[in-house]
Amino acid sequence: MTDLTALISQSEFFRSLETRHRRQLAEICLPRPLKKREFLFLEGDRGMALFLCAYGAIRLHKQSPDGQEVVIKVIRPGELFAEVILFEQDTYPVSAVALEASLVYMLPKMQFDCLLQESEFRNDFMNSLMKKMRYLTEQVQYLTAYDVEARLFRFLRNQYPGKRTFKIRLSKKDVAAAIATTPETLSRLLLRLKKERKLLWEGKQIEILKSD
Amino acid sequence: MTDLTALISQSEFFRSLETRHRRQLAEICLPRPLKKREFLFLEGDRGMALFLCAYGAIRLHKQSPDGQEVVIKVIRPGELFAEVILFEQDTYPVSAVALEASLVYMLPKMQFDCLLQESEFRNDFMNSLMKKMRYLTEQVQYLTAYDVEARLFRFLRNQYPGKRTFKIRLSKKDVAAAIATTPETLSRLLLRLKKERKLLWEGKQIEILKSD
DNA sequence: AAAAACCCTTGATCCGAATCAAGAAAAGCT
DNA sequence: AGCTTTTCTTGATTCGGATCAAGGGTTTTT
Repeated sequence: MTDLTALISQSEFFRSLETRHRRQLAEICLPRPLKKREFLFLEGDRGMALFLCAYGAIRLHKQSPDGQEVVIKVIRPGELFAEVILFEQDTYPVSAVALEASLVYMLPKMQFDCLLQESEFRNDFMNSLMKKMRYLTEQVQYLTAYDVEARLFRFLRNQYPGKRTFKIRLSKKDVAAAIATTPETLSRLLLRLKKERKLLWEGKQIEILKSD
Repeated sequence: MTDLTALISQSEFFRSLETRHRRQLAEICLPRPLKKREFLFLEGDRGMALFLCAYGAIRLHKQSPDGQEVVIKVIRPGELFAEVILFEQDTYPVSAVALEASLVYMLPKMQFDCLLQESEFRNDFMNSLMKKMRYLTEQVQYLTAYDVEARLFRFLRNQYPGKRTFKIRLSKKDVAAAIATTPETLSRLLLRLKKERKLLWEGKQIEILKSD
């Protein structure tokens, strides 16, 4: 349980909560470990809970008719997701799958609803929602107006904020999907970025040299 | 004022509100007529209000470094927009411009905030937010996995729900931008769709014959 | 009514990235 | 460890749609 309160304290969303609210939140959290490639829910499933990512990485994606998987967002530790089922429809608009061994906490809808009665709590929740709206808006822009290189750098910036060097646990295949391209194109891009001394990706280690 | 209450009543968002709430809402609305091509706000502006579209069409878009305008959404009558400034940051993440002579109602942040105290009102508001999240999610999917033809049909479906034939007041240029393509490509697409007896766009009149 | 500005169309060309293919390397399994 | 499966890379080819260019049509302005 110390784990959980620690997580909640560092989670962007909950950081600003009063201690009392944090404790309340911790009480309704149910841990749900996920193996690599395990699905948490599928697009279209009826949902009775939203989730908080403790560690690992969860991919949210939509399936297109021809079987293509469109990644909407890769969720990182501290992020809340699937809030969308709280109101309006109760079906998930995306599928959620763990990209590595992960732990998420499940927050049952009904109980979360109660917490939303508190105006301070609610405000923080709304903040996190608006942030996601801004993210999606920017995502639309990137997909329309930026090339694969720019999308890669944005992805790395978002996933590892402020770091110039770090180790990545996602496969290149998964990164390619996350930036809406193919493994082939990413592979060629990385070769070029290495030559141009912009980015180095050796094994699990990434070093950003110049991202414009 | 009868206009306004009528609008609010038919607005998807407010339809379900109690009469009392509708009246309250009507009281804080300030009409703001817009000429064609007039800007309501710019990306980055500090915002003290959100808006409800009464008639016309408002384009929300982002400007990319090379000057390219990426359309995020075209707002139709009855839709609420710019809710994002209510929480977190108070700057608009997009620019808003009227694509035709339009009327919007301005809802000052502070006063709207008060209305949100009411749980029923708040619930409806949250619903409209979640709907927009689902829209943006789908938009990401369409930009990634669907071609221009599919994006055109989706756009028409969204803007003129349930109609097989209708008249459009947007220029082809604006429609092209809304589906993230160029006028040239749209022009060629329309020629093909006509040959294939899928869609007819003559003057201001559109007829959808077969949209798969 | 003339001029200017913008919109729309059609053609030619170009380009970024997808697809197809196949071998090499790495990871997972028994 | 050895086998299998998946991932990664590199090459050749293709493709959807952007760009460039130019003529004709419409609005808007004066």
